[in-house]
Amino acid sequence: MSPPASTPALTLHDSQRRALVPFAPLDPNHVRVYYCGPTVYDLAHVGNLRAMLTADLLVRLLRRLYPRVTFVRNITDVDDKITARARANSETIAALTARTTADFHADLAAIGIVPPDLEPRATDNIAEMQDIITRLLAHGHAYEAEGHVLFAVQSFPGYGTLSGRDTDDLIAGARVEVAPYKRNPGDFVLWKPSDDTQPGWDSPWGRGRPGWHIECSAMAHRYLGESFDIHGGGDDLLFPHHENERAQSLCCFPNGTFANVWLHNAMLLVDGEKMSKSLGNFYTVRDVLARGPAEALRLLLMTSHYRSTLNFTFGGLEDATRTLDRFYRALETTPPRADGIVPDSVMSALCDDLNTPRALAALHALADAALAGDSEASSGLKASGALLGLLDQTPADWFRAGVGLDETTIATLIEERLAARKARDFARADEIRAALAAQGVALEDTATGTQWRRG
RNA sequence: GGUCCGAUGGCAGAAUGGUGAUGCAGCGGACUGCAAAUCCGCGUAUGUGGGUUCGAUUCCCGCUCGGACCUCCA
Repeated sequence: MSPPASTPALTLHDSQRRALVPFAPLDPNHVRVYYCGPTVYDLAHVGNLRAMLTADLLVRLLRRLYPRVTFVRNITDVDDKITARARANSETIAALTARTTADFHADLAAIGIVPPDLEPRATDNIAEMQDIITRLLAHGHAYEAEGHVLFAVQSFPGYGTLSGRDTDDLIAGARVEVAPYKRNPGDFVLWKPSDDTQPGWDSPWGRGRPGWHIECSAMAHRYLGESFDIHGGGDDLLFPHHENERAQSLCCFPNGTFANVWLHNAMLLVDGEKMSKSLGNFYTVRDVLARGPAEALRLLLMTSHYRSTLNFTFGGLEDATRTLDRFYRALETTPPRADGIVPDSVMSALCDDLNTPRALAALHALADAALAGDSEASSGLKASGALLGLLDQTPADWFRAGVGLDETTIATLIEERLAARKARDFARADEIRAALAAQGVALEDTATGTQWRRG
């Protein structure tokens, strides 16, 4: 028995420091993570999945390294896009957000993303938002103007530190009409007035609704405190969303540090361009699952490092499917024991800023060994798959999923072909094989008999 | 216009200041009635021009090209 694998140190890329840093939890007994969740007005697309999957892998790894992890991912259920979509659909906001949230959960479950420990909704945290706004006003970090409450970026010397830009850049680069009531072009809304057709809550500043950024400050504080370990999201959130969140939180809770480490994943591309709703070049999760196994989609998203852009193609989905074929073939050839351990080759790759491509290369080495009959390797492959959220099916389920023919019919035809082969009637044997292939069933003659799988 | 990131074989994609993983595809072979699966073997790459260095794909500068953010966005 080999000694227990030593635990490699976890290193993560911190956007704020723009460097790989050793991960040092504030409390090693309780690691706390916040991720920005979806605005629930439409089906998720595969690009949206990338941040969710990165968080999933991070949390799976953290749970292996630390005794307790609290992972919070919010649901944004108040937003002008939601209001507009509900109106366009002639449905209530509540119906739209409830349905979209359920769809979101189903899509994530399909690709094996574990739910967060807490999934607070923005509309359940209005009071916390108002509390933060009140404090920001009291400390001179915010001001009222024409029914709005705005954050004053110049009141916070650290503004721009996270995203690496200063307020002068923002003025120079402003491509949008600056509202005349803003003191500084970079100021952003904390609270805005609602008319009768818009959702609203009573507040000291009149009936209104929150700005976009304040909800995350409120929920992160409520559930994780003034200081916590990791805050993540897509790199398109770095500015302005995360910059503004950070500014609000640090000004409201100056004794805290807000997030210690900022994690940002790169975008998914389609034909070299960012996949996005506004460009219309997106595939929903359901579009993709109609064309390939969910597990292959999960694997595909791990073939590239989370900080590299990944060009999404259906060819890539097919490649991922073939890779899983080989992994499952290895598990089928040499069944794993239940007590396998994750080899150091996999752990060290993941601990190196979630280097999934390197981890997958290690899985290939394990699969090679398992195919050669190495039970230790097979068990390690299975255990590594469990850590990565892969290889949870039986090989039989994987190889036979989606076959329309019933097994009895297939077995009968296999027997008939076997008889033909014994009689050396290969024309008939090949005819049967071709007929099965036409219906998506592939045959493999092995030393122990003829096996079938989806073709 | 401002800020930032990237460019590795046909494709995907790691790594590294000193002979460039891994997978897919391709080619040859073994096995097979033929296939499939599996196994063995093979080929092909660091965008471009400089600089630092004994040595650069790696570090620095310019250029070209691509992408992201500056507006809702994972």
